[in-house]
Amino acid sequence: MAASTLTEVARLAGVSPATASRVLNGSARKPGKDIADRVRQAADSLGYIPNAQAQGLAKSSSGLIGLIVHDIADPYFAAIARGVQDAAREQHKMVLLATTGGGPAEEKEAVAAFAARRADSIVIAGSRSCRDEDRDGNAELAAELDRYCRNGGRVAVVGHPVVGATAPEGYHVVKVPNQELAGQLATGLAEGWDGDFVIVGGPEGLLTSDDRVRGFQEGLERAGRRPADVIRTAFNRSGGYEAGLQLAARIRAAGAGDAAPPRLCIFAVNDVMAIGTAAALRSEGLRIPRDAAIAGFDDIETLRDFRPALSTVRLPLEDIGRIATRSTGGKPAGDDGGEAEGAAPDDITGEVTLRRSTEAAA
Amino acid sequence: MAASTLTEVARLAGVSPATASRVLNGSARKPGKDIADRVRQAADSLGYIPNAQAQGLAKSSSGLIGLIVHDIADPYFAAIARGVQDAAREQHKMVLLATTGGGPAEEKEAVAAFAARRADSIVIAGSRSCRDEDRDGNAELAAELDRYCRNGGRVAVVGHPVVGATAPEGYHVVKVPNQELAGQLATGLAEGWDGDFVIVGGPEGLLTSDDRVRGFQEGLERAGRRPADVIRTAFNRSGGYEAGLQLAARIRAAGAGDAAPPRLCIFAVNDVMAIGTAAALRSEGLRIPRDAAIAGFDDIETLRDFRPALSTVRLPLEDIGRIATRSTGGKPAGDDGGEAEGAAPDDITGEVTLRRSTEAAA
DNA sequence: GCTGATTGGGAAAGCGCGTTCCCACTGCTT
DNA sequence: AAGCAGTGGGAACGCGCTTTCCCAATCAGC
Repeated sequence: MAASTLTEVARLAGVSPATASRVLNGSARKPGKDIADRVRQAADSLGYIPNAQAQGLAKSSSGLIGLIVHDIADPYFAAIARGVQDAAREQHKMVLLATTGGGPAEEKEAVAAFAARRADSIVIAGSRSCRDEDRDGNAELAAELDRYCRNGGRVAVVGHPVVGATAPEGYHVVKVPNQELAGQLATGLAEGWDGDFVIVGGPEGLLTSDDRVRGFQEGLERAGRRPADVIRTAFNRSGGYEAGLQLAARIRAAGAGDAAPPRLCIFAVNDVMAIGTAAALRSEGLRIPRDAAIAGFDDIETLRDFRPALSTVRLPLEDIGRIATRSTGGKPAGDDGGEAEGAAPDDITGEVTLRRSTEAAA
Repeated sequence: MAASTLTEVARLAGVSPATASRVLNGSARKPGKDIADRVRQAADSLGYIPNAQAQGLAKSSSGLIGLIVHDIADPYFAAIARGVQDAAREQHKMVLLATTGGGPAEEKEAVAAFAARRADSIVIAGSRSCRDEDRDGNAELAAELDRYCRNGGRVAVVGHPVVGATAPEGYHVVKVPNQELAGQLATGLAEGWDGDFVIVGGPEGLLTSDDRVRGFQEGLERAGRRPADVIRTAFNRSGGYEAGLQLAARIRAAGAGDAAPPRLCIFAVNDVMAIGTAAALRSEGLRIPRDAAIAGFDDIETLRDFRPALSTVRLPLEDIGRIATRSTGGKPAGDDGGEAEGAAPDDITGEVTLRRSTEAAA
């Protein structure tokens, strides 16, 4: 990637590089009209494109935003990415994408890579984990982020703070009321359902999943229901599918006693898992909501046409991405005393959405 | 974004920047073991992270791959993005994401931005358009790409060449046999369906859509069927939905005459549209496949649990992204005479997948 | 023991641009 | 007419790193 340089343009226009720079970028000093025209003409006759790397070097700011997701093909992350993308455009920045598969160790790599590219800010979208096996990774990630922030970088994390992070300057957490919403979902469901509840959750230690599980249990308790069994499985479609197979067996077994088969209401901690669970139940010949009700979480757009329509909690995913990104867009960190700056109460809020998949009428 | 510099590391280690550079990066010259250790230790005691921008400037290569999609939240693009991401990792590069909404004008902006960042290569994933209104945009895009390639950039386009592009050095098209596969789908469907066919297509001039429409018609002809009506609508879920409403009315009207209501087989040119169409039919009280059969294209992963299972054509989306990216990864363009280099016959192939949604048995 | 070939390190010149500092000039005031 | 602020342009330095070139020291070979 070579291209014509500012110096070449300047030479062609018969001015100094300094002048050329002043006219081709928003400098405080505006050269005279005639000279400006000459430079501009020279520039596009040469097809001049400023070298952003050089500009970045000189101005020490790259115009880059780093986005870290577990998997860009997961519609949850894709939706957030859209919001990030959108906000980045507002800020006239480009987004740099890193897919990590979920491990904090890989996330640390990504942060380091972003730091190397001198990204102005970093948005971390994936769920945090506090599993034992991730402890070292988390510590390293926290250290890396800390260093990044100390160097003036801004970071926004969706959901929970990075485990072990010390909330340095420029570090921002966009809180998502997973627990509260899951509670509301539970009470909502409890109103129309007298059977038992089961939760299909992600691996223990995945904070997003844990929050939703906890919130749901609390909601059940508030509604005077007994706590739900929790099945732990992978935080994706196939995890949901496996849980579904287990549940199908359980339902079958219960039904075999030819007492009134106790109908189950299943809460899968995200929509994708819910779909997997539903698929498994169906493959075992069970019907939803006749034989079991099922609810998810997120309200993934692509899944809204699923039938029976999935009860879930709508999360403004795109807004979350947008807000997270904006929260990093303020003045460069350590600017002045305005500590409260950027502390806008990013009021993420969701909405329990009850649909066909949990209707009591079988 | 400041950070400690190579010079600081060198000073701490008591060596020259040149030496520090040699040990901290894969240079041809390996400094002595003891000195290397000293430098390395100094480096991580300072938390040194090389400045990729400066490196890029010096080496004139940025380690960046630009990816252009219409909408990252569309599962089609998200899947391709995953493949691109994957291949980028193989090449130790990062991906820069641009979402354009589909217009060539915006795509041109994106290319320019990538060029400014001196991206090593660019992957364009969105469908090309040859609508009149896009002619100017296409021309500009082609010019921009051409310039980019002349400067040594490599570009890969998924599907069709950019309209008007002159196939410069370093320009690569990953062909997708849309037409052929749509033809196979048509003949496959024709075997089990005696009713009429209708196509729900994107706007005329969207090349991907046009190919699929054309291929499907050809397939029908080969099967001795009369050509299908074509409804033109938006290339997304809501376009499909609107077409679905139209079709529902048509079906209703036909059924009203209480002659045997002629069952329709609908081919929507992509899965997302198909889902939209199905949703509309359902909202009008029609059942699939009882009242109408429906097929899509792409075999989007997230949609595979849709019921009735959608007949479609499986496309290896992730591979497509991977292959496109790899095709740009060879030696820098203009390297030597190996013209055929990178011309590996990226044999993208799909598979017709007939499922429940087009079963004749109602 | 001396010359010629290596080796291993440093000095310095860029890479392309932003920016500060300086200078020549104009237009005004006292 | 001299003094002044104000304007518009250029020279030069620095951003952080790579790489070429050069030099001192070591080693082999006669």
